[in-house]
Order: sequence, then C-alpha cells, then structure tokens
Amino acid sequence: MTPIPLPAYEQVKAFVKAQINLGVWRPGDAVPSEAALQHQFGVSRMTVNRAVKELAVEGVVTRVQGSGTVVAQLHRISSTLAVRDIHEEIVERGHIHSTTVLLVETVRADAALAQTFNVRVGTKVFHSAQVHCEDGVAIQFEDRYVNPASAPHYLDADLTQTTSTHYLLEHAPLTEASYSIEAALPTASEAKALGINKSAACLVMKRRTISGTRVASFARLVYPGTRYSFSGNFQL
Amino acid sequence: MTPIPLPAYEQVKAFVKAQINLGVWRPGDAVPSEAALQHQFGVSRMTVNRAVKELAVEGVVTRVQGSGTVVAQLHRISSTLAVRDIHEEIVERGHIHSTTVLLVETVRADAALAQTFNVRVGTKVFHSAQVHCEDGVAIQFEDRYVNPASAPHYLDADLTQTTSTHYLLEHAPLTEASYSIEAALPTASEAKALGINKSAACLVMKRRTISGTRVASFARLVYPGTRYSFSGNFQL
DNA sequence: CAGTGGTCTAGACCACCGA
DNA sequence: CGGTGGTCTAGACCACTGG
Repeated sequence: MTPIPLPAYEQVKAFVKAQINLGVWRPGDAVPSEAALQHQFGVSRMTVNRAVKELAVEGVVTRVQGSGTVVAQLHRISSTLAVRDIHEEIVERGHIHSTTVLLVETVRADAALAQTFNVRVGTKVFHSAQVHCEDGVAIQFEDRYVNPASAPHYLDADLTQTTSTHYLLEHAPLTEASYSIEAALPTASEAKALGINKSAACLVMKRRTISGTRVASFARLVYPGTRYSFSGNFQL
Repeated sequence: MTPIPLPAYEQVKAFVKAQINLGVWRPGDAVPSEAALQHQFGVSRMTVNRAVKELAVEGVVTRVQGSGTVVAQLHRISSTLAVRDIHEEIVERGHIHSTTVLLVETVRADAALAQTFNVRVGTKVFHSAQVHCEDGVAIQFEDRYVNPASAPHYLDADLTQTTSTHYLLEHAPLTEASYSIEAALPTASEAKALGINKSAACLVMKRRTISGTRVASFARLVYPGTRYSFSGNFQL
C-alpha cells in the first residue's frame, strides 16, 4: 500500500486510535504511559510524546500531568470552520466572482455601533454595502462597518477590485475575531439586493474583527439559505 | 508579570507572532530559518522546530520542506466549531434539559435513505424524532435515522434518559462525521413541534456520522433562528 | 550543491499527582 | 515517594528545494 513507511509517531498514533475505534479502549480508560509505549514500539520517548500530544490536541485523548492519559469521554464532533475571503472561495470553486457596490459612506456611530467598536457615540465610522455574486447569482450581501483608526483610507479602496476582507487583512493585521451564525429573514433592502423573496430564510453571519487593540471591523453577511451552506468534515 | 517564565518554544512563537502582528513581516515574507532562530534564541533546533511547527498548524505560517517558511498569505479566520451533545451543552449553561419523544419506529429505506446509508433500498432503518427543550423552551427538533448494523438495540434506548447522540457514541465509536449548516423554513410538523411560526427562519444542520466502515446515523437538526446560534472565537 | 524542514535518538531536569 | 507528562538538549540522518 504505502511504499514509504509511515513515520514512527504516526504508527503510534494509528495504534492508539485503532484500539479506541475497535472499542478495546473505552472512553475513560487509561492509555498506556509514554514509557510503556516507548518500550512497546522501541522508539524514543520524544517520539511517543509527540504522538500522544497530537492525539490530545485532536481531542482523542485527555492528558493530565502527573496523573496520566485517558481516552476522551466524548469524542467531540468538531471541525475547523474556516471563514475565507468570498472572492477566493468562489474562484477556488472555478467560478466567477463579481460584486456590486451599493453604498460607501461615512456615518456617525449610534449607541449600538459605538458599543461594537468601543468608541464614543458620534465618532466617525466607515460604512459599505455590497452584493457578491457567483457566476452572476447573488450569494452574499455584505454590510460592513470599518474603524477609521484601523484603516483610514478604506473609503479609497476600490471594492470592485479588492474585497473588503482582503483590503482589511492587508491594512490591519488580524489578531482576533469572533462570529456568530444564525438564521433570519432578510430585510426588505437585503431581499431586493439579493433578488430573493422577503420570506426566504437566510444564513446571517455577524463577524467582528480585532486588529491590535482596536475593533477594526464589524460585518453582517447575509446568505440566501437556498444558495449557500457551511459544511465541514471531521475525522478521528 | 509572569512569575513562571514561558517555555522557550512559547517565547519563540510569541516573537514570530509579534513580528507579524506588528506588520514587520508581511504575508508572503520569509520567516527566519530554524537555524537562524536557534542561534537568535540560544535554544536547540527541536525547540525552534516545535514552535514553528505549531504556528504552521495554527495557520499563521506556511512551511515547505526544502524551501522554507513564509508568513501565511491570508490569516484564515477559522475556529473550531464544536458540535456537542445537546444535553451537555444545555446543562453546561446551567439550564435544564428536557425532551419529548415524538416517534420511534423502524422504516424501510427509500432511495434517498439507501444512498445516505450506502445500503440497498428496502433495508430496515431505525427512525426517531424528538424535541429538545432548554428550560422548557424548544430549541432543537431532532429527526434521526440510525443504521441497525451499527446500533442494533437503538430502539430499546430510553431517549428521555440518554440523548441519541450520547447513546450512539457509546455503542458505535465515532470515526468520521460530516455536516452542513444551512437556513430553511421548518416543515409544518417541525414548526408545530417547536411551537414556532411556519415562516420563521431556522438553522438546519444535517449530520452524517460514520463508525468504522458503516454509516451509523443521519440526523437533521432544526433550530429556531431566534433561539439558537452557532458562535465562535478565533485568536492569532 | 548548500540550505531547508521532517524526523528521530538517548539522554536529562522539572512539576505535578496519587498513594 | 514513584510514576506521570512537560520541556529541553545536542547531536544525527533524511528528503526535498533551489540555484
């Protein structure tokens, strides 16, 4: 099968995972100590340590210093939900990305915006709205507010040539982000811009990005439920 | 600040991340080689290797054997979306979980089900439907099909005492799962069971789990959009 | 070819846990 | 206290990349 033999640490990982998947070791059971595995496989402790450490990172086992390693109670069904630049995402699927810029303006922060950006009410904030299309079909409405302190020249950006996500990553290095995904009906203007019915369910992602010590941007991304979905795969 | 000094590999990681976040090293720029960092910090190569390897796993840098290490082009905004047992999730929030079992039955697979489970049309498949409540408020409709080959006694499980997720994890060790999240309107029966309006947008998660070589279960989970959201946080 | 990262060893010291 | 995992070293050989 594999002309190139697996690295030693992968063999150790495979062995441990096999015991778990076959039900030989059940959740809560102890996994052999590093010393035991070291002798069993005839490898150094560093190698065994790497194998088990990676399994711990993957959530397959739980380690407690001084106590030992046990099979994780609930193999959590988790996977990395990657939030990418919409342009890259579309191009990677081999499709054509186009965008219509609906609005670019400067506004004064109201109470809600001020709280989001952690600034005083009345502070200037940039605002843009656009629709992203994949092969001509609208799949995302992007309503974004940008902190001028993080990207002072945001209004000069040509959003038809560079996505705002990309522009911001270039000009305000990302240090932190938080998001939420929920379902909602579109507003009247969103429905119109997306070309969908007002009663069509949409995925709404709200995302706040932080650059350094400042809140750099807040975006509300609306996806028609029938045209877009998040998906993921999880192994182990 | 820190009474306990950071491990050496963490110091190396912190240094590299700082250079990136401060904009000293831009996306695409080369990161110093392991040998260079080794001399700069006066630590062994294994330690430097661990630091940079972890940054690569986190997506901060990209490594190519023989070529070198560069700052990742797009710091992907990604985070682990953990899909947990609904019971655990509710209890962890300090709330009370209750469930109403609407249906438990055996059905014959139609074409779609047969394809999902990779079995022949007409094969027996278990089916259950229930509503999960948090402090008495319905937050999830769970429509689930289970492969008898993976969990032959699923029908005997008391779903009011054990969630089906938990039961399946106990009886059919999880090896793989895939899911998708989209927005949709509930079916008439789902709306009724959840006690929501038929035109209320919902999050719909479809999840297929694999145990060993068999598809163990397929679930359709419907969350009222106004009562539930997925959220996550991402750093670095 | 020289430089890079990928893997591995045979030690070592430490902090922590449970008995 | 002995056993555990967390970290670290100073070497080493290899596969791969680029010029």
